Amino acid sequence: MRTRNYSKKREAILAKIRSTTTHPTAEWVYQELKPEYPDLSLGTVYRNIGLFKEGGEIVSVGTVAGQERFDGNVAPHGHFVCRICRAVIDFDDPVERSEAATHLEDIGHRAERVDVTAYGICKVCLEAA
Amino acid sequence: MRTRNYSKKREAILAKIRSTTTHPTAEWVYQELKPEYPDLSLGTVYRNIGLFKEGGEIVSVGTVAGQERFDGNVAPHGHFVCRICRAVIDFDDPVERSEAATHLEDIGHRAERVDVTAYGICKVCLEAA
DNA sequence: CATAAAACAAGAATAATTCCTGTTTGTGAA
DNA sequence: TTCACAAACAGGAATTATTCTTGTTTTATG
Repeated sequence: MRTRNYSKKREAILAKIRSTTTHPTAEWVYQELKPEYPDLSLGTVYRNIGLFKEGGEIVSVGTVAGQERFDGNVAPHGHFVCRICRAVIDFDDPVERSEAATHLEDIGHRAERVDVTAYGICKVCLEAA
Repeated sequence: MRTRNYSKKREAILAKIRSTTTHPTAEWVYQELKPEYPDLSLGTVYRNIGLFKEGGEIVSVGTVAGQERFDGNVAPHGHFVCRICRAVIDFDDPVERSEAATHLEDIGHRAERVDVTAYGICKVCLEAA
């Protein structure tokens, strides 16, 4: 039985993703960690992010402006995406996920997650306009 | 005042997207129309899809397996994404979008759309397992 | 210590999407 | 109808996020 080996860089990548609510890209994580880990490679960030997704330690919140965004907070909550500045902002959505999930089970599918994503213009961009 | 010029290919692209509930990719639309329009180019498909998104005639349902998927049905409804076969399936979600939208307005954002996307394993893939 | 699997850096490869150039087509006005 | 000009286009090059490959290093274990 093979196990996942320890890796300091992996630990740092997960901690970095968990340290923010900005829903970063792989590239951002790489740039953030580069100073402390000068020999970090972008491939390592991608590979570990893949492992985290598989293991349910992080979740993808979708692709915004061509780049995948990640969330270290795996508790169910909504995401608001600003179409001006591309910010992804958490919000406390009032959605009953179990209802949607039950509905899907009723028609034969197995629902493992229900995401709520809203699109529009964020507060900051509205005020700047 | 410039207006959008008529284009037979554009019309065909929109009709093709509206003709299915499979939430196709740009590539699929291109392959489907190629026989009837042998000189169609993929760039034209992408360009017109961009115009349709801008004009609200279609909507993106996100990126699945690296490819953006589109929906010609712009009425609010949920999408279920199978993580095995990558199918995107419409479903009638029980979500009160106006509640979520109001909540977002309350905290200063302008919500233009609220999407509900579920992930899991579809009926077909479950039965095949 | 010795071995084997896992993790890695560096960079090449892949592939979806966008952009550029020269040409053709649609449209509104004369 | 003809003209002028913007819009649309094909074809292909460019861009770029992500994945993959290779050779090396690290981790865990007996």
